[in-house]
Amino acid sequence: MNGTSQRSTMQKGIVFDTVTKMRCHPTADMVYEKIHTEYPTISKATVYRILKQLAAAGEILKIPVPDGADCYDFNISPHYHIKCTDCGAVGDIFLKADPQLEAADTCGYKVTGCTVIFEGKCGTCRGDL
Amino acid sequence: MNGTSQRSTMQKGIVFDTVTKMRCHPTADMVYEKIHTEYPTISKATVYRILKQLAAAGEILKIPVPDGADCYDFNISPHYHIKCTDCGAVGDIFLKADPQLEAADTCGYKVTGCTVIFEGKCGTCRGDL
DNA sequence: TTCTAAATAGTATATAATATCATTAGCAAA
DNA sequence: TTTGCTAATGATATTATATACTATTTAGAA
Repeated sequence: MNGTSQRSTMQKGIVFDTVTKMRCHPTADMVYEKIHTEYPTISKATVYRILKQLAAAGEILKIPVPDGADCYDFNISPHYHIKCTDCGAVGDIFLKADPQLEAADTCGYKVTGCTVIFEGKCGTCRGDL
Repeated sequence: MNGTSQRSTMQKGIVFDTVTKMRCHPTADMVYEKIHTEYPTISKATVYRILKQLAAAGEILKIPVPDGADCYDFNISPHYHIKCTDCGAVGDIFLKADPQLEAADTCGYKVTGCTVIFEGKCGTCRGDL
């Protein structure tokens, strides 16, 4: 282990490792800020670019969040996400059934993917009541 | 019928009626452009504001589209959406089961809502193969 | 009519993400 | 080592989406 996971460039290794170490569904900007403290010469464009590449390659997940910036998730196992209606915190959610399997081709589209974003109130915000 | 649906302001009536008449899941900007041709003095900010209000009031649906602008749907009956991976066209999709019912509270959140966006290839783009 | 509150038009600003492009890094061949 | 090529990067500019701001307008009440 050299901190770069032996990827093709140092930047890719740093971005991947940073996302993997952050357990909070960070946005691209959060990943950048985290990296920036330790590697101030890595540019924001590079972080955005690499996160997009990693997601396209299936090494991380990109989570499109309604009314907010996309988040990323190191956990690529099948699961879904929920956003707190109060504080915006994103959490994991697990479903028994895959909603995509339910999507009959009644729309003229060939269904190849599915994004599910739940919303609710997180434990912290429920405690604030 | 006077074209304004007797809403509180003329602008609200025009926005609502325009969305209702557009059957293509328009973005706020598309609604604005449509309105602008006939009512050039109605501002873009007003269209955005009213669409948001109508969605919050449950009179129309707001569809958060990954990698794109939010769309609006006059059809508020329970259904889901799919975006073409090629052309971006948004279509309707119908599921037998409500994914929200499957979301057990295993995440510490109280689940109150759910957004599902499928992706696939629309009929037109499939025909282009 | 005058007053008041809400809504609007127009512009400015914020945010997120990508595009652009000169520079740099990595690497193979000479 | 030096040269040359390709891809990646850093820095900035630009785009796209959406909201904030504020002077003005509108609508209705007194």
